[in-house]
Amino acid sequence: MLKTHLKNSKEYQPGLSIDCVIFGFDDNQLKVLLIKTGYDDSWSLPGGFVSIDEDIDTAAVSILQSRTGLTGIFLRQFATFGKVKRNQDHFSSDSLAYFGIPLEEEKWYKSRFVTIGYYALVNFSKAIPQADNPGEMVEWIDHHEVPELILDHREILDKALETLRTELNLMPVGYNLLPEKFTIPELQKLYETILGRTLDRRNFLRKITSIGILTKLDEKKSNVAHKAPNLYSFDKDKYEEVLKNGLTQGW
Amino acid sequence: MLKTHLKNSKEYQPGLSIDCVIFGFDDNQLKVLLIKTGYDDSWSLPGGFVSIDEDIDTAAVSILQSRTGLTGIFLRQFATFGKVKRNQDHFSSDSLAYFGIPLEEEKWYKSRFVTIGYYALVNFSKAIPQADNPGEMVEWIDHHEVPELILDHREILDKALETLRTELNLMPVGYNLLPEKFTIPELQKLYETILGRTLDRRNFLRKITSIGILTKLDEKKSNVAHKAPNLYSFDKDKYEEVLKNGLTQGW
DNA sequence: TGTACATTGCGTCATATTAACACATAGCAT
DNA sequence: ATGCTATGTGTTAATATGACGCAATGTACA
Repeated sequence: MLKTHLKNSKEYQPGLSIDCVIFGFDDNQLKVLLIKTGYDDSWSLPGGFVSIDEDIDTAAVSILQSRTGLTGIFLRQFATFGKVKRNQDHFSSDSLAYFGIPLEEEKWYKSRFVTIGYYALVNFSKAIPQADNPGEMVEWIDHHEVPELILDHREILDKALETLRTELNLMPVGYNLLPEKFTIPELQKLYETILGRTLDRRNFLRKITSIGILTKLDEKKSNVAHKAPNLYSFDKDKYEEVLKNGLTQGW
Repeated sequence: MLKTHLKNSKEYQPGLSIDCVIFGFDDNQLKVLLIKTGYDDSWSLPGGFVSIDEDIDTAAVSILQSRTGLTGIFLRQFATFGKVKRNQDHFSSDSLAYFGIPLEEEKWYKSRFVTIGYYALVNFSKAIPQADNPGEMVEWIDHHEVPELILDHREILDKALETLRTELNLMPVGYNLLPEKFTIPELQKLYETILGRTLDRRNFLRKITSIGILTKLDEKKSNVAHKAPNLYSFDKDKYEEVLKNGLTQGW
């Protein structure tokens, strides 16, 4: 959660942080990028502070970039969390010392923080998880197997997934999560994983193709068991257009 | 925008404010509660600060209560606005003097603020617009005739309406905006006003009744020109249930 | 080599939902 | 009485959805 090269707290917007729920899709699993601190092995969402001269959206992009190496990613603000006691008693003096925080900065870290939640959809294979502190671990974890998280990060994660599910009814998803070439069954698995329920193969094909955002390639997936499925790619222009105008119906 | 009985700035969460877009429905118009300061006649959304020991949701409820006298109202957080320069140069030293802000507090008011947007749906006839400062005006204004607003309040208002339109597809609306007894044409007008387009009378009736949240009363509207329309009320239990589970289709 | 099996691709059909419209009724105005 | 306007109810065609059937393709293995 904390980042190195920390500036003096005066350079940050006081009492404000950003937490990112970064989703990736791999091995038919929806995964979330989580961070384990070296201090006490507690897990958290990647997050950070907002510089005093930085837009909040820019700060979110910057956190995402520093953790995945990626830019130009689908990133959306979904909620702000501001219960008084959400970060009460989180940082002990011991932990702050561990992170190399000077004594005079302790008060700042122990003060009340409001956090803005962003969720991102990233191409799993292109992301390079990046630790920030020595001893820190950054890992992709199946969203079904997320361990206990610090603070209200579990609530933030749940809300992000809930938002993603709702927005699946309003926009197409996949361009950001899948490789350039993919099969319809893979896309279906993605939808099923996000929604948490199965969909009928044949109805899915009909519906997803009728949106008009897919280009059928003259190529089949190789090295697969059973019948080789056709490869598709997204028609970026039409995809963007539908993203902007919204879908008319949901799943 | 500012409130009297201001506490010392140290009692507030620094750099954080809340702005409320309060919608009401009257005379077939969707209206927004706006505030005109006595200082320079500029218009703004009702807003306020967050006490250091107050949840953000509680702060929003409190602003709503102080401006309308209402509690237990539909209130939803929809976005947080945090561009660096969003409140740059807003408060002149003159204006702060006008509002009775001591000199030593000036810096606080001129610092960067991030604001959390909430929108509310309230029963127009039950709300009692309440001024907070002498010289201040609080008025319901048709959302089509909103004057120029301070800061990024126009953007906040637009985003609130956009969110409301989207959420109309996910939940029923009306319980919070209409009187206890109402007619189907009135409810339709509400939907049309929010959506900004007309709907077919007969299709609307079929769809809205099929949701199962309406109770047809054995009573007709009186004192109307032309044929007297039937009165309806909401079935609160079923309404709440649908609010929680969501609608399956939209408009 | 050929048979079983899992998966994909394409199609069908009954039902539900939506959009567009016709017509009768109620109440006011003249 | 007659016209005007808005309400209440019904009809129909087009479209979308949900639940399947079945053939084709490629692997595994007897």
